Amino acid sequence: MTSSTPRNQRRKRTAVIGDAIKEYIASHGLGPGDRLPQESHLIDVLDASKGTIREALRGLESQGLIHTRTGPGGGAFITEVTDDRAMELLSNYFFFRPPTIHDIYQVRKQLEPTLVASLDGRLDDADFQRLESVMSFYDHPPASLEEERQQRIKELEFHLLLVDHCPNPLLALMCRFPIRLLMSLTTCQRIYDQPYPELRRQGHDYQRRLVDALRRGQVETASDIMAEHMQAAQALMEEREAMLDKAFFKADADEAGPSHEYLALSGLFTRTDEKN
Amino acid sequence: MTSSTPRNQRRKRTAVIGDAIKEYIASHGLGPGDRLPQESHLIDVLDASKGTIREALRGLESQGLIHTRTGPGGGAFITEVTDDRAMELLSNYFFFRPPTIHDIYQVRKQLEPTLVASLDGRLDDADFQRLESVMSFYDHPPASLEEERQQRIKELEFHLLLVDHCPNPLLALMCRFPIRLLMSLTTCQRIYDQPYPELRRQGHDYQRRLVDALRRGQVETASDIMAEHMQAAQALMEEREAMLDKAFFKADADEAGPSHEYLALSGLFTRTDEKN
DNA sequence: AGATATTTGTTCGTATGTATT
DNA sequence: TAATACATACGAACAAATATC
Repeated sequence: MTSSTPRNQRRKRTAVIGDAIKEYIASHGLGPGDRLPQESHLIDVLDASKGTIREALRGLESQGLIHTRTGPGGGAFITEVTDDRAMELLSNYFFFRPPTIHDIYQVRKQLEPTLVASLDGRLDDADFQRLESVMSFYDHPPASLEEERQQRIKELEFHLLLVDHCPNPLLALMCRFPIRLLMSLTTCQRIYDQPYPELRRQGHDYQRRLVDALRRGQVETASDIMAEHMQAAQALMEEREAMLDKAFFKADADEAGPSHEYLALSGLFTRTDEKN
Repeated sequence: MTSSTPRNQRRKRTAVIGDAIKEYIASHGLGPGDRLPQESHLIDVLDASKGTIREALRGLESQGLIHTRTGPGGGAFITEVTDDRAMELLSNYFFFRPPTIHDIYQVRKQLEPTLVASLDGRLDDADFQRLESVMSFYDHPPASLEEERQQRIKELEFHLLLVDHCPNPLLALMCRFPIRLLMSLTTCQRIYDQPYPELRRQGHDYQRRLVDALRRGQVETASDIMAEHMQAAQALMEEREAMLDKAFFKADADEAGPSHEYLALSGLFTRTDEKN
């Protein structure tokens, strides 16, 4: 008579146990670095077999909530979800519904100027030098297609550097993700793999002015420059996208095949685990 | 080649297998609904034991990428990550660094006006009626604290309804998440659990004007109204937050205790699995 | 440096549950 | 109802990693 959970609807044992562990964390006020009870103990307390416990822990681990170590004093440790993991899990959401370039810039246009505004007084000389050092990768026309591709990536890294100093973690995440998307979207790869002199020149100009304004402490101006930068980049990217679409897509619009359009994530959709 | 991957550093077997399966999905062009090879087959091909395979699959399942069914024709099936799952995984990221009210509104202020603008012509009569039906929950002063709390939730649901019609999946996700955060943040619960007449009245007024503008097809105006709405709500919420902070926080600012501030996610930080 | 103890990681055999036919 | 195909779960054994002495 398990009326305690009315329509338990075949909840999976591992899911139940996973939740139990989460609850344990919350109710015991555990935080990053704290250790969970060891497997053998969990087997006892939760009355499940080793395999089941391990599956549940693996679920938590793949969500980035814990990591495990072997050896004495080892076990499962609570961790803060890292930026990278959050990006990866988010990209899964878009795996079968890749955003368009327009979608991405619609967000960037709104958020990155705000991001810049939030940087007020948070950059020191070393930070500015890092920014300029990245910019030096694309302050000149590329000598090869390979260099051109790298310049595009570096230009996006410039924006990631700014994000690193944002004091608002929510805003930071929401700025970071579209940038990472642009780095891995295959639609973009197609664009990046072709010469596009204006994109580099224009981008570098805006960023130059942006850094100068920030150096002078004029965040308002800097924010405006970022807005223009995004507006201009969107225009160039969409224009190019339209060109390539016309070139690549054959006249036949019917492609009911099973080949899904998750072109999206080449780089992001990988490694479930990483260091440590 | 930098020293990026000098030694593989004992990648976990389950992680390797998880990636192998992801790769399998991508390289075979599989999409939602398609079935993965069955356990026994994976055991063969990937040369791992049942337990290891199962742990890897559980990892993918907890990321929302697959779900499994028993019985003949059963197995692991690829699924699109649902909105709810994405929200849950995202909330994990903020579990130990809950955003402040200011953080949240900084984002909402930028995105929700854009959201409204993207709704151009996408709402029909039934949609407007749904919006108004939600608004009817808070078109009058509350009779009890309980009703007051529910009014706050309903007011947020109004915004979620708008999000449902956004054609930009990236923007939609980024609008939805802050709203869900407000629903579950304990800081907000504290605010919601106290009488706050202006919050309701003001919110209802803005939304009334917003719907009217949308009905007339004036998305520009509607977008502006949303911007004002967010601005005003932010002011009220932050004012209240400051009041409560002053009331609750004792004079001692030192609290190096292990009691973590993941007050954040009361409702979100639950269920690893759900229907089916 | 080497031995040992501790704890997770992996495998196998077996039994049970569940959905299809 | 029975047979079948598949995931789910258990338990025991052994392997590998790592901290400590």
